[in-house]
Amino acid sequence: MSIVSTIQQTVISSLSALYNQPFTEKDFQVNQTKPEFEGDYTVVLFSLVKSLKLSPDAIGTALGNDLVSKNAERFTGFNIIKGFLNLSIADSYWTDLLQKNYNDICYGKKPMNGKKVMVEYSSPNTNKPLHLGHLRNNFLGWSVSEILKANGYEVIKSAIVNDRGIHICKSMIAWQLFASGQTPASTGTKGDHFVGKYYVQFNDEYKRQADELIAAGKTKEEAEKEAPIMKATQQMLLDWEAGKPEVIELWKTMNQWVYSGFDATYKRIGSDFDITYYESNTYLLGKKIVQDGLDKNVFFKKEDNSIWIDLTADGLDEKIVQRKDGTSVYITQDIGLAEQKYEQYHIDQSIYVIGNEQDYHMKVLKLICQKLGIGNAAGIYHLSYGMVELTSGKMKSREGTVVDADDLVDEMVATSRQHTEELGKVKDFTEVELTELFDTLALGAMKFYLLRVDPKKTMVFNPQDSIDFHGFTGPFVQYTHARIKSILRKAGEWSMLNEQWTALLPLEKAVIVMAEQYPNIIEQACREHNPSVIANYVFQLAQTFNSFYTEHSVANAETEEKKKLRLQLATMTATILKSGMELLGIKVPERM
RNA sequence: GGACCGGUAGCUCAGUUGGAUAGAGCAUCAGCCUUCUAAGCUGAGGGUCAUUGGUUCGAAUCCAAUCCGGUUCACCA
Repeated sequence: MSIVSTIQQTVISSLSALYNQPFTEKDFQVNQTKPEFEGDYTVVLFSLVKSLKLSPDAIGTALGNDLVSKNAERFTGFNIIKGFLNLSIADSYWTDLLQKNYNDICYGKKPMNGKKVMVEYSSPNTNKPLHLGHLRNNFLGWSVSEILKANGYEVIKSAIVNDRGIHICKSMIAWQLFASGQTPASTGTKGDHFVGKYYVQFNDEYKRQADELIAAGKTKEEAEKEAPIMKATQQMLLDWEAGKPEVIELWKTMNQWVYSGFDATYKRIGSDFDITYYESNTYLLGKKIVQDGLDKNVFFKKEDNSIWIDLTADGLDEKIVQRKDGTSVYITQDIGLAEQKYEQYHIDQSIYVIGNEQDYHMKVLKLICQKLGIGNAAGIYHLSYGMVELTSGKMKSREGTVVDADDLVDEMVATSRQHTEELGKVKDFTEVELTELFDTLALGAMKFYLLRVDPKKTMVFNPQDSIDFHGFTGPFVQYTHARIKSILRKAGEWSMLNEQWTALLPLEKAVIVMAEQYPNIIEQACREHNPSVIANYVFQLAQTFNSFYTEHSVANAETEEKKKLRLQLATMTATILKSGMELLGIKVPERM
């Protein structure tokens, strides 16, 4: 039990005894005491004033005396300032906590709870390479999965690949027109970038043709409809759906190029999936469900034979689920896939890591699934995240202002190499070790940078800040870990007896107090589906340790007991830093 | 226009179910390496928490209105 819960329970029983009436945790607040006051934790008394009809001071004095007299081994003293009861916690509480947990690599994590969660993330298109936005998505999806696991869930990571549709045909058409048979292999280009190039080329050519038609007197709308390259693309989509062999063949070939490119990127950034769904397999899935929905009167048919759901009672509009020609729309396949996920895995929760521009769509999807009674539809959760903007404004693929994922990784690796060489601390590393270190630092910096912000918020990507390795960054935390490891290596073997600790110094206590909060932090991150909670915590812990580190020596501690205490302190800090960073998908080096 | 999200230091962000003098990092300035890794530490300056009103012992936090920014409201995906 956490110290806060412990205090809450103790206060509740004290209050009940003193005032002869029941209390709950909601009747008062327990906060950490502000540094300028004496004490460790504070009970806020104001909320009790009304029901007890006593002054805050009177309540505080009675409560403080009762707590200290009945729990002398836990509370060593109290003071009351303006309605705040500041409690001092016995050092033995902190040293016991340290002794019990300092070497536990599972500290803060929960045992399996028998629940299954699917986390869907990444969801790329096969017509362009991954960019900065995908990175936020991937890092979030991975991290949330790890956080769920730490909270006892079994996690299935999934991706849905958007591999069909008119946009895919665009790059295919452009390749036919302009590539003259070139391939990724023949040009030495990464497959996804190769295909992405033709997608861009399509848009250029399309715009050129449309402009030409407009110049010839057509309206913009007519021109966009009649441009030959667009007509060819639409024909190709029809051919694809009809299964025309040469179109299917080209589609498979080009998708394969993209997949090999994606695989390389995923491998590099440390992302993977337990199951990958392809839209070409799922896009017809929802049709049977539409029929079921009609039978159950969840859906209704209009005169033109299109099928709809009426969500006006839920504050939304009517939504189409099948066109009048009988073909399915975007949301239909999502319903189908949602059901398939439940049937395949019997999951309790289904988390979708998707940008906030789909908030409305996901709301509708969840509602429809609930009305249809699909699986555990109440467990559908849209982890909605904000866009990544550049300091110069939004990323626009058509204007070439996207930040490419591969380029960014390369740049970060180069930066970490440069920083490391300037510092010259790892001159004895082999080339293999160096490469691994640069990757660890580069990805650490990137992941931390993208995960330290609340997911739901739109964030700004500042290239200068992102390559900074000082302050609130991944490398800062990695550095703190490496530094601790260095101390521990030099300390060699040491054993713990039942030590009699002398009084804790403020900076020693500060570190343990931070460490005590880790289990709560893991829980909070899970509850809020929010990795930034971990990032902020891990940074603060590292910062607290660093303050301790510069003030007090471990190796040359005042006494042998102090040395052991500090070795434990250092061990526990390193363990939590490693564990917390792992929840963010970030590795920590032993040396750097 | 309706719905949803946001507005906190020059910049990027924290800020628990309302609690004490609103916090970090970057940037700026001033200090700290003969001692465990200075990718570090200590300190200073920097705020009308968008605005106005309300709720109360107490509001960045809750309510209402207004202003500004974003997203969405397709028989596109």
